[in-house]
Amino acid sequence: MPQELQSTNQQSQTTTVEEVKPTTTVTPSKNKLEQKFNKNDDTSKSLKRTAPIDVSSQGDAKRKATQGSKKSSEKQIENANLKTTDPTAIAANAAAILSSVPSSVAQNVVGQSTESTKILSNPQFDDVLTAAANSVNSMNSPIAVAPNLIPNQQTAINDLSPTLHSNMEEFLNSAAATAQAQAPTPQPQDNSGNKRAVSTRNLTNDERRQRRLLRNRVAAKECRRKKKAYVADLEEKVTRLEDENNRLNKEIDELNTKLNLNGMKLEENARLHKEIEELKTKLSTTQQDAKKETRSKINDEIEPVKQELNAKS
DNA sequence: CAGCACGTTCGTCACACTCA
DNA sequence: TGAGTGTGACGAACGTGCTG
Repeated sequence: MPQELQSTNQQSQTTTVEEVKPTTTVTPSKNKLEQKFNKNDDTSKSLKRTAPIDVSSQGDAKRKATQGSKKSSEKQIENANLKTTDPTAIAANAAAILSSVPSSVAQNVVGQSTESTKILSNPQFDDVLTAAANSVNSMNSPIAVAPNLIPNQQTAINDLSPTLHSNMEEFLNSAAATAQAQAPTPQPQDNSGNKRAVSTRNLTNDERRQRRLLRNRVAAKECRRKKKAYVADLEEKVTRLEDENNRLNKEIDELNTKLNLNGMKLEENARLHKEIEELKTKLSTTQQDAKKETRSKINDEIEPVKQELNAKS
């Protein structure tokens, strides 16, 4: 592995590399995004890598004192910014710069669409990155594939930050110039059989590891982006449902108010009906009493007349 | 202003899972 | 079945705000 590449990846130097897979218990398949993001699986916690050897014992204060205050990504870019036409340095630039490029941008560079994985499985990408880093002195430098990237570079680099923009532009132009100067014979692509197997067939373990780390780096970025979007989507749903809940609660209150109002009216109605019935009863009684009294009075008036008539006759 | 606590970002590892 | 992917977990590095 070229020293330039190693120098662009400080963290890999500070980490113990142990590819030994421990025995594990198989957890149930959790394939869907929701399941994965919601799971609380600690079964692998105890199986993680061992602690880094050197820097980890120092603590933040000491690290700050010895390493300054720049972001690791900025350091990578600085290391990569060699401003040279040396193919080895260009390859180092390529690895450092592309490792810092957002996956969405990298997709544009290679002209692929939705998934970042496509760019990584693209033989051109592999050639530019890893083969260039390891075969730069050969006459068939894989940097020669870089011109294939050029038609799409403007679209891609337009999205970059100013620093990254200039680095990417410089890399692509340098790679194109180098490729033209060397005028390589195009390497036929072996597309038969297993593409995955073909792409790494002739690589050393270290080369495969570097490729894997790079791909995983990009994949991790993409994964975090997706998770961020997923969480944002959930938060939006929560906000929307809370609003809906508030609206429905308000509607319930309004309906209850109306119901209570109607209840009051019903009570008043019943009371008035009862009052009418009482008044009717009262009226009927009064009328009957009046009749009796009238009859009594009439009888009282008629009786003397009757007696007088009887006496005359 | 140094030191600390806490939060964020990133690279890496491990592992379940998929694919050719 | 080996190679490759997606993602949780973890540590390192760094930023930020607070405090004495």
